[in-house]
Amino acid sequence: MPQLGRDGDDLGANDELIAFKDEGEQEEKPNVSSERDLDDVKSSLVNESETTNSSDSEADRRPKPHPDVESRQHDTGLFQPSPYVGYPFFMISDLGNLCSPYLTNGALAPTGRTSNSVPVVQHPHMTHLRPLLSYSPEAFSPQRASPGFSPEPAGMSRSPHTACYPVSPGGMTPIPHPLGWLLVSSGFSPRLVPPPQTSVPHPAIVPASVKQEPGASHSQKPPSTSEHDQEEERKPHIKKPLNAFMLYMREERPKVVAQCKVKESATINQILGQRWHSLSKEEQAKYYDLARKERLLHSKLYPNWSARDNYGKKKKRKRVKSETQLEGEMTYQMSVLGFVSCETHAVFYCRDREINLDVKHLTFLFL
DNA sequence: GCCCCTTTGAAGAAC
DNA sequence: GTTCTTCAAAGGGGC
Repeated sequence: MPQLGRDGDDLGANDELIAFKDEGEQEEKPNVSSERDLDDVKSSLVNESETTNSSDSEADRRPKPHPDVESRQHDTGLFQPSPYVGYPFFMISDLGNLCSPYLTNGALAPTGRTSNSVPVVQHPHMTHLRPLLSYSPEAFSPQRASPGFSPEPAGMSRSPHTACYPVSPGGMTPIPHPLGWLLVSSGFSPRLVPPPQTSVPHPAIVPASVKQEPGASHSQKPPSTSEHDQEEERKPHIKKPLNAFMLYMREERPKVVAQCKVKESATINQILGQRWHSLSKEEQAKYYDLARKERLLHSKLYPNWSARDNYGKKKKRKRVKSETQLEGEMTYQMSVLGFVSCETHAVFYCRDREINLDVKHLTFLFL
C-alpha cells in the first residue's frame, strides 16, 4: 500500500519500512524489531526537523486530494487500497481552543469538543467522510522553543486555502483518540495560533492522583501504606499505545452495536474479532500502520516509559479514572500551549517542550 | 465498587 | 528462541 511508505516517501525514513509489519510481514518477518525502529527514529529525531527540505517540493510530495475518494469507501467504511491518498487536511494536536481562530464562521461548535475527543474541521466537499487520524510521529523533534516565537495572533496570515472548512450540516462526530489529535484544514501559509486558555489533557496519560498540597480540603484519599506506594500513585499512568486491533475495535464498535443491537462488550468483541479476520490485508494494514505510528509517537512522548510500568496497575488505573472524573482540572504532561505552522513545518509549543513536525508527515485517513 | 468476560497485538518476563 | 503474562478498549453482568 502506498500509504505504508514502501517507497519511503510518504512516511519518511526508510527505517520505518523495516519496522512496519502488516499481517503478511508478520508472517514473513516475525522478528522485525520495533525497538530497533524506535531507536532509529529516536536517533534521527535530532536531524528530523532540520532535514525536511529536499529536492522534491512539498507540494509534490504532499498527498493530493483524490477525486474518487468517496468511491473508495466500502461497506465497512474503510479505504482501499490507498487510504492515504488525497488528504486536504493535515493533522495537528488537539489544541483545545486553538482551532477557534480558524473557525470564523463558527463551524466547530465548542460543545462538539471534549477533552478526549477529536473535533474535526472538514472540507465541505468531503462531508461524508469521517477522518481517521494518522500522523507521522517520527517527525517529532523535541527542542527548545524558538526565540522568535510569539503567541500573538496578530501575525496570523491566511491564504484562501487556510480558511476553515465548515463542519457539514449533519455535524461531525468527534472522534476520540488516545493521543488527542485534531484535524485542521491544510493550507500552508504561515499562521499563528494563540495558546488555548485551557490545557489539553493527553488521553494517553491517566493521572495517578490529583497532586494536591498537603491538607487540601477536598483530599479524601486514604493514606497509602508506604511512601513507595504514595510515590507510585503520584506517577501519571501512561497507557499503552493501542495496537491495530484495538484501533479497529474502537472504530467499529459503534457499528456493531448499531447493527447487532448488542451491548455486551464480550459479545461485541467476539464479533469484531471475526470481522477483523475477514478483513483483507490491505484493510488490516491501515490499522497496523496507525498502530505503528501510535507506538512511535508514544515512544517519543514517553521515551522512558515501558509496558512493564503498567504491570499490576489495572486496579489503580480504574480507581484513578473515577478520581479524575470527579476532580476536574488536572495537570498533564502533554499540554499544548500553541502552535505555528508554515509551508514545511508545524511547531507545537508544549509546557515543557517544543515539538517540531514536518507537515509532510501530517496525514490522516478518511472513513 | 471491583472484577470478569472477550477479542488481538505488543511488550516484557521467564524458561 | 519459544512460551507465558499483562495490558490496552468497551460496557454489561455478577458479586
